[in-house]
Amino acid sequence: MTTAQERQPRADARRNRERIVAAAREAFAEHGPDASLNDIARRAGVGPGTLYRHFPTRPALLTAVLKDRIDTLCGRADELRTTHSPDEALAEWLRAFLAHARAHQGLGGAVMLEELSSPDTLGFDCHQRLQDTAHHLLTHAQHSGTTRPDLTSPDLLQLVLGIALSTTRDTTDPAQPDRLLGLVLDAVAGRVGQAGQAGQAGN
Amino acid sequence: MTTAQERQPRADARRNRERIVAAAREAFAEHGPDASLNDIARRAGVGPGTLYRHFPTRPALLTAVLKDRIDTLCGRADELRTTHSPDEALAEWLRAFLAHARAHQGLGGAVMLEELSSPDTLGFDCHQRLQDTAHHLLTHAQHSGTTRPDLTSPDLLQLVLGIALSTTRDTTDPAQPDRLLGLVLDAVAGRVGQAGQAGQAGN
DNA sequence: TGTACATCAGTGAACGCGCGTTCACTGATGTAC
DNA sequence: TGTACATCAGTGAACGCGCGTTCACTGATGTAC
Repeated sequence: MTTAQERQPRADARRNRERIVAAAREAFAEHGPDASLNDIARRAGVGPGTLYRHFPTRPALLTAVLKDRIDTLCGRADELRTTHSPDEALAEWLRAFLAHARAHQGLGGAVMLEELSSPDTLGFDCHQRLQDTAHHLLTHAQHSGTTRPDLTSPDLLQLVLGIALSTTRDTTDPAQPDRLLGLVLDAVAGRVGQAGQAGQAGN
Repeated sequence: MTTAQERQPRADARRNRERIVAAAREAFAEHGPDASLNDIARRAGVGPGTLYRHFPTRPALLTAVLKDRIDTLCGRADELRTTHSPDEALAEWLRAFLAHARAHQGLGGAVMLEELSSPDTLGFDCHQRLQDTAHHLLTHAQHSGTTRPDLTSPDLLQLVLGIALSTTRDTTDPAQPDRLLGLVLDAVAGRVGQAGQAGQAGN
């Protein structure tokens, strides 16, 4: 029984941890995954040492920030599977994935799709869970829908990630990301692209 | 006659300028567009002040590095127009563009597609020339080929740039960039994607 | 419930680092005679 | 062709900056009695 021997985490420790994650979420969204750790500590109203106590490495902090976002994304996939056709579920989920990746300026990219520094930590789980979710949606759409069968889920995610990476920071054409995703979806669904189908599913 | 009054540029100045551009090309390829300027000066065997004398800003240096690459790319477009069908010319040129953008780790992206700090300098020309080239190839393919008519050249370049951005640094799957471009080309050409068409044009 | 204490978390000044950038000085070279 | 000189380019130490990271010390809090 080691659990009984473990002390409860201290109240201020929990509070600070949450503050740091919240500040990191902001900072990563603003400045991308290279945001200054000192700045994050400052935003959180905390000494730099405190940040290091909770998150010894940058990937550890990135992972903490992404964890709940990824939970949400993967949960959304389950939901979509019951309410939409396989093709539409895939399309709609990719839309959500794109929005997520864009909001994190490729943090969603660099961290989620490429490996983290230590692949056997939480970071790997993030990567793997996203891939699994995409794989699940994709194979379903391929078996029961019109989605082209030669497509792999890593390719698909990489492509949508690319849209996110190339359109972050650019505010001149807010509708562009959706249009580009529409193009990709046309290719994915095997539709002959004559009319832009970007906004066809969901709302 | 102001030309007669202008002194010839000094020999060492020309030599150093070339050295700096060559070193910058290497450094940008290795570390992306944020490569250290001091490091570039060091590689060129030159003092930091010398680098600043030739290129007062980072974009100025970036532009100098990209200039001849972009000349090559745009020249290649003219060539392709005479030797290939409009659809194939577009596809083949996008392949070259992708290779270029990947080789520069999104330098080709960040600099070429987004605006530079001073849009009325050489940098703007780079951006504009690429867009013009893409526009020319695309409209030709739309009028005389099977390329979908609702596509715009900024969208197309942005999409291919995205592939470049999401696949730089990743060496685990060297064939992926070509596969992804193939997907995009399928969507662009209005092909129903049943078989991967990635390597169909050119070689 | 109240108190003493051991433990764990927070603090923030300080360090070393590499960066971008400057500038007083030195040196090379094109030009005029 | 040879030389003197004005001009322009190169040099590199130095500055200030913000970063990541550490660590000796202080303080808060959970726990046992």
